[in-house]
Amino acid sequence: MSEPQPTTPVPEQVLDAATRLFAAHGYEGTSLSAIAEEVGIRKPSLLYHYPSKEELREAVLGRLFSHWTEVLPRILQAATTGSSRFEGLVGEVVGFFVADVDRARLLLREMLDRPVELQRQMDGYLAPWLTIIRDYIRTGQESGVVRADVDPDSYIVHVIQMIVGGIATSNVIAVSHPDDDRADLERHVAEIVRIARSSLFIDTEP
Amino acid sequence: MSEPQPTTPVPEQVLDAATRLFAAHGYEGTSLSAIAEEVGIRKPSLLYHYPSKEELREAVLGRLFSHWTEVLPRILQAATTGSSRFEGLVGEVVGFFVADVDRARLLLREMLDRPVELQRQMDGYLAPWLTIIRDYIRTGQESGVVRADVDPDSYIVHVIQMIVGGIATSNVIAVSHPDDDRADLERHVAEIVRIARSSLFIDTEP
DNA sequence: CCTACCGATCGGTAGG
DNA sequence: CCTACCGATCGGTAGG
Repeated sequence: MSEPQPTTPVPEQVLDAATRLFAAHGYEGTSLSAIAEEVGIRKPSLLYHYPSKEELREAVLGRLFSHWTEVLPRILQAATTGSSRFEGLVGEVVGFFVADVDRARLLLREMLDRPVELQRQMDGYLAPWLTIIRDYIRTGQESGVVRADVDPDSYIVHVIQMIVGGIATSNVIAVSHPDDDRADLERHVAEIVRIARSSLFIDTEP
Repeated sequence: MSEPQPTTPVPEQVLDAATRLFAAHGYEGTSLSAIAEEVGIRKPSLLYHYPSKEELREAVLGRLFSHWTEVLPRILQAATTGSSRFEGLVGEVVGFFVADVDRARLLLREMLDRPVELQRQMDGYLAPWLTIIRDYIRTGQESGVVRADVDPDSYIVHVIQMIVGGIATSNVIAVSHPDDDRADLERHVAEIVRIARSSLFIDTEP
């Protein structure tokens, strides 16, 4: 009856369960009892670790954002050349959300539920990185490898939107392998990357 | 104390209020009392027109979809040439959601909250139209105006995703005119259309 | 980590 | 279209 040796700490189990349920049913659609039940404890015990539902929400989002700000610097400095930096960056963003589609769903829900608060948080976390990417696109425009009519700020935002939205709703937009979600997701990702690339760079061999 | 002459019928007022509130706070985050209050009636009166919350939801989505299936045939038959048909189609999709951003938010929420049911509905409503567009892209590939590496089914889905997502979350992704939402939205729309076009057609003059 | 309990609010019904 | 009311469930607290 004993559990396997390295037992996950309860607060982390709560965070995992809350992430899954918030992503699937939304914040308002998820009760504390439902989260507690999934962990195997009672609601008051859950409230000992996270003193309110609102603080649990912040903990869930905090983990998502911190993971993100931790991994972003590494990617931006990794690749150096223009097109390989593009591939690396897009690949990493896609990889982050494909590794756990709940990340994309959670972010999309937050955009709908709390636009003002999210925008303020994003400004703090992401603004410096977006500036770097924008300058990188502008440099590409001056050297002639990037299309002149690209609107850098708007382009970045919509490519991210397309990635996050496409992965979050990948179960709705299935198109080829109704029995094989994995292969369908990879096909979608490939087309997303193609759209992002071909709408950014000037065709070298037409 | 009397209301202005052509009073909107109460059931329609309920539908309007429910659309706004479902879009802003989600289905679970909206109470029947809140909808009734916005209309100026009591909850039991609302339940006379729509006998349950679930049936109200279906009515809200039904109106959205019917408006859509009503307008789609017209656009598809309007334009004839390749690139003007593209502009017309994309413009109409964008126009439909820009005219009322709640339409985009409602659809995005439904994708997250009820993926299975929505996919079934979309299959019925939209499948024939998607087939037409897909064949049109394939014809373009054979005649050499459309890029050979486009994955038609996946392309359509992601362009729609980008449009719906971009408009639904336009208040989060503001980038230029924090004081002028309208101008910002138009700028976003222009870049969305550019991304869709340049990733579909082969550049004629490089 | 639990049982027991709180007031508030939920969707929905009775009855007029 | 209303008042009055139903059982169920919500987030959260007391107390151990």
